[in-house]
Formats: sequence, C-alpha cells, structure tokens
Amino acid sequence: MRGRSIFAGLSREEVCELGMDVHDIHVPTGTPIYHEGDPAQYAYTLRQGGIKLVKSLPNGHAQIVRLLHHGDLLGFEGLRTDRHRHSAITLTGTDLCRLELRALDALSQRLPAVREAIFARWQQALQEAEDRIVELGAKKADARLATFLCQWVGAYPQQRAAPFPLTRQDLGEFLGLSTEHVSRIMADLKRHGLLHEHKGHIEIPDSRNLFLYASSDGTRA
Amino acid sequence: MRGRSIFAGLSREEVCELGMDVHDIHVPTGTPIYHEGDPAQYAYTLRQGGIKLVKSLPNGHAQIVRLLHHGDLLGFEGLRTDRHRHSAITLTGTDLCRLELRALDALSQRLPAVREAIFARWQQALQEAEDRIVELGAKKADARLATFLCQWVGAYPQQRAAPFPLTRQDLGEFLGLSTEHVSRIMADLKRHGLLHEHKGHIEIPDSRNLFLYASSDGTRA
DNA sequence: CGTCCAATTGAAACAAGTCAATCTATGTGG
DNA sequence: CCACATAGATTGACTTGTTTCAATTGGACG
Repeated sequence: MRGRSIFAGLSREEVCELGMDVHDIHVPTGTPIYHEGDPAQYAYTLRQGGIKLVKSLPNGHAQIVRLLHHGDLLGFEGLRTDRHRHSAITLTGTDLCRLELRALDALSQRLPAVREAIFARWQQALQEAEDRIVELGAKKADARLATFLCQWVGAYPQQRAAPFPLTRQDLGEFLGLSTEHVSRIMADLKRHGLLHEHKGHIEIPDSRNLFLYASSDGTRA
Repeated sequence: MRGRSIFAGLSREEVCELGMDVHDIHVPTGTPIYHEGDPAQYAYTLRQGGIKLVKSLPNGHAQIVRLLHHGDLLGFEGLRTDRHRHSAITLTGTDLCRLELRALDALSQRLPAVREAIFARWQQALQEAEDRIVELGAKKADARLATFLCQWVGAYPQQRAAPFPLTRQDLGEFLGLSTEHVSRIMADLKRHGLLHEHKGHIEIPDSRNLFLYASSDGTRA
C-alpha cells in the first residue's frame, strides 16, 4: 500500500501527456512545504525522506497530526478543500514529486483506478488517525512512546538501526507530552536496555520487550 | 454535508432496482450494531438517534473513536477492509438504513456520483479525526470537555436544549478522562453558570463564555 | 576554543487518576 | 403508595503522572 504509486501502472510520460505537469523537487531539512491555511495548489508524493504535518493552536501550541515516510502522500486534502489544513515541514532532506491539484483532479476523474488509489490512501489515513486517537486517549506517556517507537522502526525493516530524525520536541508534539517528559522516558528505556540511540538512528534490540513495556498496564481513563 | 444522502438524487426505488436491497431497521438504546473484528457485511446510514464507535484495548480499556449524529454513515470501512474496525453501539433508540456492502460497492463503482459522495464523507471523517488528535494531544481536560460540549450543542441548532444521552463514562471514554474527573469538571461548569443539565438534555446559555473557558490557557505539552 | 542548540536532570507545582463512600434518581415489587 | 434495589453521579482524600522552571550537560560546528 504505502510506497505504491497512485498512478497505477502509468508511466510518468503517460501522466504528463494527460495534461499534468509533474515536477521533482528537493527540499532541505526543516523547511516548510506549505502552511496551514495556504490556498492548496499542489499535492505531493514523498519519494525520499520524512515530513511532519502540524496543526497549531491559537495559544501557540503545536500538534503533529501525522508523520510521513517514503511513499506517503501529502496535500491531497486540496482535492476537497481549497486550503491546506496543516503545515508540512521536512524532518530530513526530502525528494518530492509535485502534482498540480486541478490537473490531478481532472485526471483522476477520468481514470477511476487513480481515483481509487487516492481513495484507498485516504481510508488508510483515517484508520491510522483513529488508532492515534486511541493511543492519545487511552494510554499513558510511556506506553504511547513505546508503541510509537516500535511502529517507527517497523517502518524501516531493512536496516538494523532505523534513521531517527525526530527531536525530543517533535516526539512531544506528536505524543502530546512535554519535551522533558519525553526525554525522561527515553532515558528510562535506554537504562532498561530496550533502546539504543546513536547519531540520529535508533535500534530496538528486542521489540517484543519494548512492546511488553508498552502494554504493561499502560492504561488511562 | 452531514445529513445529505449519499445516493445523490436517486430515490430508494431506483437504488433497489440497481440490485441492492435496503432495509430500515430500528435499534434500541445501548445495543451493539456490530462489533470490532466482525466480518463486515453491511453499512448503515443513521437516520435518527446517536451512536458511538468504540475501540477496545487488550487491557480492557475502551476509547470512543467517533460519535455519530443524524445523517452520518457507519460501517463503510467495510468497502476496503473485510472486518469492522470498531464496535458501533447505540446511545439512544436509532433508526438506521442498512445497505449490503457488496452491492453498495458494485453500485458505487457504476455511479461515480455515489462513489464521490462516500469519498467526501470519508475525507470529512479524516478531518474530524485529525481535529480530535489535536484536542487530545494539546489541550487539558477542562478545555477538551468545554470544546466538545460546544460542538455537541452546535449539532442541534434548532433546539434550545440539546438532547444529551451521554453518560459521564461515555464522556470519559471519548475525551480520555476518568468518569470522576469528567463529573468534577461538569460540576464546575454548572457552578459557573456556563452549563445547565436536565433529564438528558443540556443547554449552554452563552457558548461564547464556554468557549472562552475552553481557550483560557487550555494548553498542554 | 567558544558558541549554540538540543538533551538531560532535579525539585517543586500542578493535573489527573484511583479508591471508597455517599447521594440521587429511577424503577420495582410488595 | 411506599420501601427497597439499582445504576449512575457526585464528592473527598490520597496517590500517581505530568508539567514547569531552572540549571546543567553534551555535542556539533565554525
């Protein structure tokens, strides 16, 4: 699912011939791709790197709504609303494929397979968002962090040590915690030997142990 | 959006003729319509009443993922997955319209307008789920409850006092709080005259005040 | 070598959960 | 019509979880 092109079977040339121009662009670390509230003009597919989708509250607090990996889509809400509903900020240097929303909409109307592919990703995003609601609503801080780390390294099955560009603040904004608390829990996990961290990479020696840590009465409410 | 039929313009007879049989069913208060993990066979549109969508954690905790009002859809995830991803339980007596998923899928493939309508609702659900993530991740208990109450009464603009079938436990499971804490905050709101409650109905004298209460440094992280 | 930013740590304040007791409304059967 | 049983709501005292503030450490980089 994730990582499969939405242009089921179409080559880039064929897509271009259908009237959309497609640009590959590179964005360096920590750079906004678009801002919450901006008029939505482009959608993107993430070819390489990591991105956070952030919503800000009036009182200056930020919440990371979703984290995107290789193969994920962003900006597609522009197909239904005229403005972006969150800010997209790179966590690493990223390679993106930029698509025009108007052309994408027209094209996907004509090609049901493309429409379906977008549809499917949307449904998947809803599923993940609902899982996140459960995490945030029903688990304590340490369990939230532990399950998140398990999922993160699970997204990099090939490597022994997964790249980990997130700061403590990013983790806090994703999990609804203060950076200090995140820091303490991370230190705890390392002390228990459940987690190693070096130079922007993390490694979980035995994810079963971490999972147990995560479940061990990580309850709330 | 909410409340509009997905069968854009088609009469029930036309829908039936297209090969789907449609049943109106009534379900009394507190009854499960389907369970998390059940094979998905039907989808429903909610004609009348209230429903909670619940996910359970292994350790026996429950999280209400979404609350449905008149006009909302449920069970449509069955179009993409073969099992229901949450349990649906009535909060009141409800009138539902039951649709066969297989037939619905076939029909919506043939009628792009129907497909689009479902698509649109899905997108809306994602939007609301992301808003909920922000609520849960970035606000404190009292602010979460206050904004929720505002939204709830906002869904019943016609009445002066909105029907309110939720128990304290429901509120807790929706907002990620203990029932006791919910009870205390509700008592506080009433003490401040921001909220009245009688016999399964609530009334917010001035929603601006409650909103202020909700925003007044309702920060976290 | 000094600077800067992120991470860590500690102590204290605050928020929320837990447990237990009480209260209230509601419905039931006598 | 009343006594009682029941389930949800409330309240209080206490414990635990989390944030806040402030100070310190550590690493990356010029």
